[in-house]
Amino acid sequence: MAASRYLQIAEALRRSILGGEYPVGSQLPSESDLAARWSASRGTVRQAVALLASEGLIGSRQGARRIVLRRERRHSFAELNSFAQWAQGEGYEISSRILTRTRRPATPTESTRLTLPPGAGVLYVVRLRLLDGEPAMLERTAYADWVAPSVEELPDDCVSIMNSLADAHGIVAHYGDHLIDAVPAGSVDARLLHVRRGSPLLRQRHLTCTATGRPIEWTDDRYVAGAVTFSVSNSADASPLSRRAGRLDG
Amino acid sequence: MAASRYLQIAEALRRSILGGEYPVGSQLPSESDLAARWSASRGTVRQAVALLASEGLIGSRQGARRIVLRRERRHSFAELNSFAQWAQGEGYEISSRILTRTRRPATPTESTRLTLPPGAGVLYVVRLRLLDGEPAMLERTAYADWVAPSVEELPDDCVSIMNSLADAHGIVAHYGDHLIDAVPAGSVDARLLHVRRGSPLLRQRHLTCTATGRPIEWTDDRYVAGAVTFSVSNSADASPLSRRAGRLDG
DNA sequence: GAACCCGGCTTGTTCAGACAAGTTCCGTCC
DNA sequence: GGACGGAACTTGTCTGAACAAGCCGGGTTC
Repeated sequence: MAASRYLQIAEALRRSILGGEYPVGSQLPSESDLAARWSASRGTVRQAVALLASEGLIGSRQGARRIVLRRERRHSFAELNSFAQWAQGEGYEISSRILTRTRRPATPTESTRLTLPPGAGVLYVVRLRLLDGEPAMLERTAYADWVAPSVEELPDDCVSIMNSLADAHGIVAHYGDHLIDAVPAGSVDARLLHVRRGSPLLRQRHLTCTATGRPIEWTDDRYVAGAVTFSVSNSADASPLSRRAGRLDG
Repeated sequence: MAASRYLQIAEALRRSILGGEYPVGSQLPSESDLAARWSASRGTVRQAVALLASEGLIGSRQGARRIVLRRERRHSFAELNSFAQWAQGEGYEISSRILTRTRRPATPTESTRLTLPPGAGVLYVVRLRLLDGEPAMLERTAYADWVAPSVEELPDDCVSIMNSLADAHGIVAHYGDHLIDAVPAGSVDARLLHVRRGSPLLRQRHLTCTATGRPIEWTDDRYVAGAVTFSVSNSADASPLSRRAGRLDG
């Protein structure tokens, strides 16, 4: 339990806010107060509050005390790249069926996104995801050739491929790009997701990379309308000074 | 131009990355290098690189040099709050038509979102937004009663209401919550946006607040499929994005 | 009563130095 | 050749100090 000092402070403050000790709209103690209370320097306290600010929990204006903006916890990045992780956290019964798993040459889009050399192959996987037994999402993923062997040795009913890759091979997703839009269901989508052709789907395409910027996968996920809503919070002072914490890659 | 030192450094580095001086995948100079080059302290340099990291331009791992992750500038979600700001930045010809502007009692959803006392009124505005003359988005906004007078005195063809509020009354949007999903076009949507009924729309509902957490507006924006794609980048440390299930009433 | 100003408080920015923890790379040993 | 070990380097965390910039309340003035 040797977490950094600023993480401890942040965690304590977070708990106080979530627990209602500092109600929404109220002021946080000043930095010097907190520094004294934790016998830490002001700089360390600032790291802690910067972290909370980046989570959207608190806001700040120069000269005025920090203010509690909201009381809910926001989910972090890992859950964005992992449908399974998110769904389990929300208490859903989740299952998935692999419909296709083939090696084939990369399409032009995949080559570009995954920055593959011309002629390289990918492992193409189509999975149907169900929430509480209902079809909720259709996932088409192209894995870069260098991870393909690791993916292929996973069992067919593997719930979270990214989690398994991290555990078994130390391949950890570090960041990603996401493109979100709405598209009409194609005939394949419609049949598999049990919706009418042309009905709205929420599409999320994303690229996942390692900490060194090496692309892992390029995915096209299509959600049944109403099954999922993306939620974003943003603050004007988009957390500039956030010196950050993070446990990654092996 | 007495911008902060760390902002100057960040801007210079950003330009170098965007200009290709540091290609994607290459290493940035070490912090001490940069500190020496700018005759600044290491702490200041760290603020600069933290900013770039939060923009997704660079990544870092303890012990290894920082790596350039991408070369395009990503828009921050701050611009999510302003359609006008985004569209102008992208070079679109933008126009808008106000279709409705009425005072009426708040709906239950609006009361909850805007945390209004029971029975309070809102200013309800419906606007059609066009990109290069094509209908692109239908915007339904409920302004809290305390900003309603300021909004009403704006001209009908005002391009960016939030910008005007900031300039004229010092009412500045500081943070917001966004809910993104896909919905079928209703008959009103279909007629105004020139699409068929039931065709996919990308819906973005959002709440905008001041720095003190006071709600300003609650909006329901519906984009024609294909007109707009939301783009998010995130790194492992802190992501503003999360995913929510099903129907969040309201 | 209303407008104004000022002093105290609080956050924003910067500095210089120190140690911890992780990465990289090279030389050595088997 | 390959495994091991260690030195040099780099980022992560923390301290204590100082000044700038902005906010707030209270007192003064009109």
